[in-house]
Amino acid sequence: MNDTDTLQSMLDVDRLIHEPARLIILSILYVLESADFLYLLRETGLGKGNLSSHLTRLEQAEYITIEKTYRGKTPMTICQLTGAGQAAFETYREQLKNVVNTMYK
Amino acid sequence: MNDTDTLQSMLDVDRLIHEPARLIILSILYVLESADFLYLLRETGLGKGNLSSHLTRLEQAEYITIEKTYRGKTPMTICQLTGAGQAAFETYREQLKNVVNTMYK
DNA sequence: GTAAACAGGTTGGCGATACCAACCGGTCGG
DNA sequence: CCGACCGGTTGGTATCGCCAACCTGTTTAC
Repeated sequence: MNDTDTLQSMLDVDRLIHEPARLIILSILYVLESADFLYLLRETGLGKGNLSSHLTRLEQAEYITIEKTYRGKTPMTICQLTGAGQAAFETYREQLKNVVNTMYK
Repeated sequence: MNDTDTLQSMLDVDRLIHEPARLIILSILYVLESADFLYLLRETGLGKGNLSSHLTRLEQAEYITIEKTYRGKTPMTICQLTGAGQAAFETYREQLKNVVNTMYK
C-alpha cells in the first residue's frame, strides 16, 4: 500500500471510534473488558452527560453492552465490549498505526 | 506519563487536525510544502466542495496560506503550510503516536 | 419526620461541523 | 454561438458533541 492510499484510508475510518471521547472509552474497555459508569467517568475525564450519550451511541452500534444493576442499594451501570466492538477497535487501531507511520516518513 | 493520561490527552487533540479530511491535506502539505487545488483533489479523494471548505478552515486557522494565481489562462489555487501549521501538525502527530502505542500495550 | 444534600445517571437544546448539490465565471472545441 | 469543461464557492441539510438542567432514589442532618 502506497502513502496516498494509506492517507486516503483515513476517509473511511470508523467515525464512531474516531471521536476522541469514544476512543478513550473503547481503549479502556478493550483491556478491562468490564467497567462501571463511575469508573469510566474518572478514567475518561468526561462529564456525566457526555459520557452517558457516548455510551448510548456505542451501545446502539452494538460495540458495547450496558447492563444495569445495583451495588447495594444504589444503581450501577456496567459496560462491556462486544465481539463486534473488539473487532472494530482493532481495525481502527491498525489503520491509525499505518497513518502514523506514514506521517513520520 | 501513564496510560490514563496518555488516553485523556486525546480529549484535547486539535480537532481541526483530527478531522480525517484535514489530516490528509496537512500530511500532504507537510511533505510537499506546496500543492494546488486539483492536485489535492486527486490526492485526497475529497469532493471539490468539501475540499474547498476544509482549505478555507485551515486558512482561517492560519495553518495554511492560499494563493490564487493563474496557470496560463485558467485560475489556480496554491496552498502552503505555515509555520504554525507545521508546528500544530507535529504536535498532533506526536500525541497520536503516543496514543497508538498505548493502545497496543 | 422531613428537608436538604448526594449518588448515579438521562434528556433537551444549542452551537458547530462535515458534506454534497447546485451554482458561477471564465475558457475552449466544434 | 453554444455546449462542455475547468476551477472552484456557497447554501442547505443532517448530524454531532457537549453541557445544563432534570430525575429517581438514598443517605444525612436536624
